[in-house]
Amino acid sequence: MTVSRVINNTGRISEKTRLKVQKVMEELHYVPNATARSLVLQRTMTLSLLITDITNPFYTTVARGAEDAARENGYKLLLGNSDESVDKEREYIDTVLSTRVDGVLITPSGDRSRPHLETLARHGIPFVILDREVPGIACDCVLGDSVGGARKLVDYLIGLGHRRIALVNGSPEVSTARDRLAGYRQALAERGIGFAPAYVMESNYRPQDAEAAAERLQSLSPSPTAVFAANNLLALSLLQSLRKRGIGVPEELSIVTFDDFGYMSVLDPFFTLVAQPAYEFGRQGISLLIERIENRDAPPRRIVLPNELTTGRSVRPAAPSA
Amino acid sequence: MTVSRVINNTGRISEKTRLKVQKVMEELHYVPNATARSLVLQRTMTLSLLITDITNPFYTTVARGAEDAARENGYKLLLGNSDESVDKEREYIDTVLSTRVDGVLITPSGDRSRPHLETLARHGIPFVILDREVPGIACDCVLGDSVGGARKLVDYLIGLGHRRIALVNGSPEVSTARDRLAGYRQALAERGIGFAPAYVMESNYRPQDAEAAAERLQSLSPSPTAVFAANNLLALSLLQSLRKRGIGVPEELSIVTFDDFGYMSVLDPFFTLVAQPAYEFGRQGISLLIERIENRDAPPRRIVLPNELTTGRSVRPAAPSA
DNA sequence: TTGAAAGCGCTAACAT
DNA sequence: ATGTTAGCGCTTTCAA
Repeated sequence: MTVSRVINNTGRISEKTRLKVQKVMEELHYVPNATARSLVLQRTMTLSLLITDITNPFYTTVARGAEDAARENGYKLLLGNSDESVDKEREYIDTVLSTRVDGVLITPSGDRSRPHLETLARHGIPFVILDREVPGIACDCVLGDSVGGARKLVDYLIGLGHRRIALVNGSPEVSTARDRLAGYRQALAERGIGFAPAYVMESNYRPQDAEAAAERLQSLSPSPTAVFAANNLLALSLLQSLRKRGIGVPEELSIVTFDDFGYMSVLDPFFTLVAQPAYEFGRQGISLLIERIENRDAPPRRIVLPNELTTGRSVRPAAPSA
Repeated sequence: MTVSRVINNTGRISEKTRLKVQKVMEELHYVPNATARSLVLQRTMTLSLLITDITNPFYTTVARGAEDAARENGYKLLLGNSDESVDKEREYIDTVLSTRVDGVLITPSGDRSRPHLETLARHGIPFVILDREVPGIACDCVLGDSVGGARKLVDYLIGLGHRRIALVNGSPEVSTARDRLAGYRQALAERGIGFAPAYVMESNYRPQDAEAAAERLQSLSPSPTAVFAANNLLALSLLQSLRKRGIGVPEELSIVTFDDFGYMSVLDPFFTLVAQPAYEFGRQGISLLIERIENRDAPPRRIVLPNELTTGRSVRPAAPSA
């Protein structure tokens, strides 16, 4: 039909016909069918956002940035939650493949996401990695400076006299956890403090894992005077578990962590933490993705967003005797 | 092709052909095209979730519940953020229409959303309303008990001796704001406390509006001893603004509010508030929607979810002299 | 049990 | 400036 031409505002059309068509469309409440359009155009104008927990203030803000950027560019956003689970992630990747989204912005659950990303690549679906790198995958990514952030935190603790600093980390399957460990070790080494493997515990970045960490923390001897929890929700749950066990924070144990708590941080900056620009993670992730969709041959880009130390009441100087 | 039959596991097929087809599908990395499927089936297996702020812990949790329920039922979820703006909402409704989603779960920006909902109805797109009612629209909805919740809060304050209680409300365009005002008035009336219109201020449910409210609050004479902020983020911003002005909370002014703060509430229950089961809002909203999709003639259902008073440090008893 | 034909609503390419 | 044809990848219907 000529109708297609007026909808897409393409080709030559007399003003008269255009108006007539528009009038009829109004009357009929006609709405173009995006599905049919997608089928012939081979693009859906849909992007998919796969994060590990929509309930975490960090990813929430990421989602906000992603949604804003997607809409501004005429894209729809499909939401997925992987829960740090490779299996859920795979299910979602399958959905994404058959849905024929134009691109995927993904926070991989970990290194084992590699096959998923390779699947996307094999099917020619552009993707951008958010927050975590996956070894063996060269692609666009938006990352934070986990090594640097961890160093800042640990160095800050050391500056306050802490020497026995524990690390409650995420899984070594996840690049940010490895980087935070690396930063932790660097900071210790620079100040000539020995690295004690017993002071490092792994979890799964999920709040549910905090209880076990608290127990191990309590059993350590000599007790640490401070602990670096690798992310915000982990820190929160850890704090709860510690208090439940009668361990005073920060009186007996100081805590520092990564990522803020959105609105709550503003009101009550309890935690000393390294904050990352979550909104920009989302926004720039989508930007990279759209540019990638438009130019598949450009070299991969890697954006590293800065972080910033914010002090709160969760830390107090170590007792001189300690 | 026979292929369709094996994919959909429909019709009679010899085991031999089925296996052969499956093998070839594997080799070719074949993935069915959902777009083409949608075009002929006239359903996309996609639901749309439109909320007012993905960054608000309440809606975040709603989104989580919605995502879980959608996935469990084989549906994809399209995410939209209206920012309490009728215009953004209309844009999103347009998208939704052309996308041919199977249904919409929406938190209307307010009463002016009515035309949007009528548009959906006219186009035969099932929708379920979340959290807020819209006069003149009869449809499935999942609501909280705003009247009852507000009564509980105000009654609690009165029980602690407060008599001059202000209300920083949302817009009267929004049903929950009207209901919270109604509950507030009921509680006052039952205790024989006069209603003072000057003690009620309207905002837009958005944190940005808190500053103005704080200013008016400060200018009131006699000063209120307590204030009921109609939602969580409003309460948070209000608290900030008040403290910035040197007004001590709860020393000089007690605050109560609606909806919790997700994880943060657990750690530090600062606010006395009425908590709603946000996850269930999302989950049941999607359930209603799917049932509606499957049976368009059933009578509309209205689910009212209970809320619960939680006390925190944001309230202290009124001075006896007050 | 399998195949062939038609059509979902659209756009690109080619007439007119 | 407008109309026609073909085809995107699938499912339905009907035929073999």
